[in-house]
Amino acid sequence: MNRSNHRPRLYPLVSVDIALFGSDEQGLKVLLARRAREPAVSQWALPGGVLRPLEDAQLVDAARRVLRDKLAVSVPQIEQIRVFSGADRDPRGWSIAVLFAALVPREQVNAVVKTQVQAVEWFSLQELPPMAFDHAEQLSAALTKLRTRVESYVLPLHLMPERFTLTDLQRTCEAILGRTLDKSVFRRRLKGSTDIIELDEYQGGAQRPARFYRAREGFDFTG
Amino acid sequence: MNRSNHRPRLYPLVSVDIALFGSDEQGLKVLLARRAREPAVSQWALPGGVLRPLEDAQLVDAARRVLRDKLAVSVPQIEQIRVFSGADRDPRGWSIAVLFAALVPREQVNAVVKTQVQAVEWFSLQELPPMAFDHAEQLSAALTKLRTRVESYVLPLHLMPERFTLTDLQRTCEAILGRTLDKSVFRRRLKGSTDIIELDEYQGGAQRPARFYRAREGFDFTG
DNA sequence: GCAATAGTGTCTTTGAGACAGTATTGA
DNA sequence: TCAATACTGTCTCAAAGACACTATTGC
Repeated sequence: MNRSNHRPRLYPLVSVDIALFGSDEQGLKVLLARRAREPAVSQWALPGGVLRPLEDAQLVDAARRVLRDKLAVSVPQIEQIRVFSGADRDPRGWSIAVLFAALVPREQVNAVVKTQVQAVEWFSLQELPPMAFDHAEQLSAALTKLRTRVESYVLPLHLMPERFTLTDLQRTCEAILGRTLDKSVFRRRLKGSTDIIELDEYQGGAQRPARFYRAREGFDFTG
Repeated sequence: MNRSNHRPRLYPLVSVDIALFGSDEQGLKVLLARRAREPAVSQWALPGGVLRPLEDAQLVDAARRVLRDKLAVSVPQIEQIRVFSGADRDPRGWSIAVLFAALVPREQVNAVVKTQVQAVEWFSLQELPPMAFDHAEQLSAALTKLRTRVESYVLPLHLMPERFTLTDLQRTCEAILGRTLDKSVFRRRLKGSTDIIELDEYQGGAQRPARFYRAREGFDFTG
């Protein structure tokens, strides 16, 4: 390690990690990146980066910068989950990792992978690889928060494409929660919601057409 | 500022702040300290301190150290609330403040004040003074989380004395939520709870004696 | 007896859950 | 017509809310 990169022991390493969730026909997925550098080189990890106080106005801006520069993706909302800290979680020494979570709509899921220089990959929650540092615990914390939201019927609209059917939405919620939901109950609760807007467009197919909906402008999942 | 205290611009100032809640007959209170040093000297602020990586194994240990050294109080549980960050929130430059919250039982409320060298004081939520930095926002974030917990019937047992009556407990919950609760509903929900233990002791007075309860050993408010 | 507080019973309303039923398309 | 999926209706049950009622003490 050369001298200019040397970090005094009195200052912790501050970085941000991002649990980026997407969804496709197979269900909920999370984006992992294969680490290109030491430490933990070539291991899978949540995408992240070191804070740059001269560039980032806030920690969340560091998260946005990582998403933009490393993954070429922009998300409407980023949520702070929690902080992980300590002398042992990173071999470089005392460190702080602030975990953020975000949801990307289906259209952008493929964009992320393609524009990438590093090796990044979407993983099903059922088939997660071993992960570097404490990232397994981090992912678990992000998932718990996501599930708690959906459980209390905050809709994961940022995972949905621009237009979607109620069945699509239900499948997504089911993928997040890991259990099936009753169609009638699901729709009954949605009746009172102002977060989704009924469109006069219908999805074709070999059966009864389903009505399309869209998210209300300015919908806030992180609320 | 002397050279040995100089912090390179590339490393943010990392500190912990603590929202310490207590309760008495007048309701819920929060502990504020009058700042003894620049910046914001003599302004009211949440108690806090700068991280010491050589002493603190984790951020939460920094919070514990502040409670112990500055306030001479020990609490069973400390909960991480969220992180506040940015170049402008503290005049010393780019900073990170990790906010923690804790509840102290009634017996310790006076202990905190008395053993104190600094000026510290319990404030009612209705009579909060202007606060330094972004501490008003921090307190608001901690309160929101506390209320959400109590709303979903996680009992604030760490605020209660060793023995308490159900009416005491209800008053405390009401003080936190800022609204009255129905006695019958409150007690009905408590029937199913394993978190409080019925005692065979009763509170005297000029009316029907009330049964005492105590918290279950190992009860976890932060869940 | 009365005042004061502790504690219970009960009616109504709300919403979750389960599940059967109807509706609309293409083939 | 049938298969397939969209959508609705309805019954049951559990819990919330409101509020009246009974219980036990000191005076």
